[in-house]
Amino acid sequence: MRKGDTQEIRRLNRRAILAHLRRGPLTRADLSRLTGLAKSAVSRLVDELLQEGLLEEGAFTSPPVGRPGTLLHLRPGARFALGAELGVEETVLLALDWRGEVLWAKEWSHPREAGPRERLERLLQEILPHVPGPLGLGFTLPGVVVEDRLLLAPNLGWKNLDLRPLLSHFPLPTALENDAKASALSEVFFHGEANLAYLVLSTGLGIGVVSDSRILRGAGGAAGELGHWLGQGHKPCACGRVGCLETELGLGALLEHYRSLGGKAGALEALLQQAKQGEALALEAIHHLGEALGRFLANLAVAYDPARVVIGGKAAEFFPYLEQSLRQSLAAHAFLEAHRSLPVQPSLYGHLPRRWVGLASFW
Amino acid sequence: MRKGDTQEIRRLNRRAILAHLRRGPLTRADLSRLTGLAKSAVSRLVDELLQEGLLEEGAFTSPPVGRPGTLLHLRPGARFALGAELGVEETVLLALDWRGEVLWAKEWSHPREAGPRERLERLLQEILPHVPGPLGLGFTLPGVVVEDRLLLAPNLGWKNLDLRPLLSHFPLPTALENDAKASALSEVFFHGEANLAYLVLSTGLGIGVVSDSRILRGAGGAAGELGHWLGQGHKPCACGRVGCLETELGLGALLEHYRSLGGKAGALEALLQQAKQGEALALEAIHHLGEALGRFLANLAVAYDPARVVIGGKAAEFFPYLEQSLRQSLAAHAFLEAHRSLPVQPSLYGHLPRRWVGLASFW
DNA sequence: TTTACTTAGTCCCGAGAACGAACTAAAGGG
DNA sequence: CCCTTTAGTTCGTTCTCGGGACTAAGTAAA
Repeated sequence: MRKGDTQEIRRLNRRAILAHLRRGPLTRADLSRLTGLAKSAVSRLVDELLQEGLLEEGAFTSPPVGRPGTLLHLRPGARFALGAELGVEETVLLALDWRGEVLWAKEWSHPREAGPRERLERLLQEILPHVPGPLGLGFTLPGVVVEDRLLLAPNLGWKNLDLRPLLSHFPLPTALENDAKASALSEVFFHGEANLAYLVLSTGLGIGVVSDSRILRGAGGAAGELGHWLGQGHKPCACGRVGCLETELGLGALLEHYRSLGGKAGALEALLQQAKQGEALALEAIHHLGEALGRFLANLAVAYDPARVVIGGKAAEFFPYLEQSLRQSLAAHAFLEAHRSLPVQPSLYGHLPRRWVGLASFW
Repeated sequence: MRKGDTQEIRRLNRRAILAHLRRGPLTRADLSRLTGLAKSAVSRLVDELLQEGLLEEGAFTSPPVGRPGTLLHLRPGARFALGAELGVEETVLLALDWRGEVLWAKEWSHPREAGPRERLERLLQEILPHVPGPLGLGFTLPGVVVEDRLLLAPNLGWKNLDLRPLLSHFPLPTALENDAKASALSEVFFHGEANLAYLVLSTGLGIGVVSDSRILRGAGGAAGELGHWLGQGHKPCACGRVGCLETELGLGALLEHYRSLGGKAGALEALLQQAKQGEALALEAIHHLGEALGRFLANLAVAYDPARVVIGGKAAEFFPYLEQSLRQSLAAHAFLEAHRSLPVQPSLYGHLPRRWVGLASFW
């Protein structure tokens, strides 16, 4: 149970102020109204934040009547952190400032079968020139994570790894998180979404669920692993079982289906190009996936009832071609009226994951 | 955002103390250790609670060395509330004290097709003699509820009802909640479970999910409605769609399957009697359901990753006969090692629902 | 019996946070 | 020039907890 001592309150209120300012400049009076804090309390906290260089005063408002207010905004670059995505094929490292702007990014692939040790050592080399500076480094990977231990990452082929010894070599605070959960957390952090499901759909499928502004973890960190919900399929899954939804909805199945229709593509990228050129077989295969996804989203809606769904991972690039069949299928299969028009959108940031794990915890 | 003023802290700490005492008598020193509060703070709060008659001092501890402590416990009956379950077939009304003891209970059935107005008016008549006294009255029903409005209850045949006008006639605070969520909340309240899934399985199937000590609601209150996850079945569901899991896992399907095997039973109760007498067909039908449920629980585990699963509703009575096949099937289908031995237990309270909705909010 | 030690619980004061009222600041309108 | 309105500050009040000094009540050993 929380201690609730008075410092804790101050920290909470500081955070509340910063959270509001992350969505745009506001005056002290605005903040007082938004947070419910007394004007005096806001003044004190803002003074402190100005002093620390986290905030800046900017332009004045010009209300129809009354004294103009002073707009406050976050000082750009005052805080930033690193995010590292350990994907199946490559590693992406990026720096984000606290408004969610990408300061820089770097990406590299690695030898097949590279283990966690090699991959983290390479990463360590990459970040050393940037340290000190960042508040911390957040790692994401497609697997079940609990307290800096990796339980299982079928698509990486990793299992039961305690990463704490490796992480301790990094000369800055680190945080480890599942990729979908990290993505969902970023949406909360940068856009204040309170009920959201973030799909990371590439080879695998993972869901990051935010409910009531909190990430859903469950007891062992496996909540949201709907990619491993057992459907009725018969294909073997990387996890060793048979019929996981990810074998039907994953992009591997898309490629396979395309080929079974007679299409020729060595990789997903080629299939995407075909779709962009309007090739009928490619569009058919993608529509087929869209239908399955729409039905899946109807199920997702009864499981978590999000207010919005974001589709990330490689599938985001296919979204324009998926969209129509997906929405139709979702509307046709929805349980509640409200789910028919559930907002679904692709992740906005292209292939750059905007995953800033644990940033809040670095503050 | 929360105001975080100083009174709020006191309330939180009071609650923390009461929550600990709900699980057994403790000394002030114990409470200080458990809550992390200073001894002095505990003393002050306990004094206040004693003054209000919520607590009583009891026996002394006799430690091997040192001064004995004074055990504190909740004063029985000091607080109680009413819970009303609006089931498909009948209404149950009960009074629970804050330790979760059932003070009294009453149950009645109602004419087929009775609407919400009739059912609530009958209930109002029943509770009038007990008012004032209870802290409040919590309603539960098998449907999607959001802010005292009922969106959809397929098995009741109700839809889009704003119950606030009816509830306002009740001369005490009321709270409305989905039955599975209410059950799950009761587990949290009385046993302090932090990660739990509570299945209400009778005709329908609903899940109450508690993650990190908070109930999972989603944006529109429909989170956990896995009974309406679309599987591969072809049976029509009360919700108007086809293939919902509830058509496979609901007890209606059990009865049907039993009959298709050649068994004779007019109702579930008869089937249960057959099972108690060891009739082979009945046991076979139940095992079959157990297998399906085990597979479902493996899926539930990837969706929510609970630390414990409680099976309530009518299915609780079938649990002894379900248990073995359910556990085997769960172990066979589990995604993570940890899920293989996921604790599953029947609801402890027989047919009496221990649902004390909104009790916490009544304090 | 006395003393040392241990744990339980009380009392009181100080620190920190927010609140709210009174105040100053800076505009527009008549 | 004054009135009204809104922004923001200052200061005194109130409330909470924490922590140290203290008392209370037991066991163990000298």
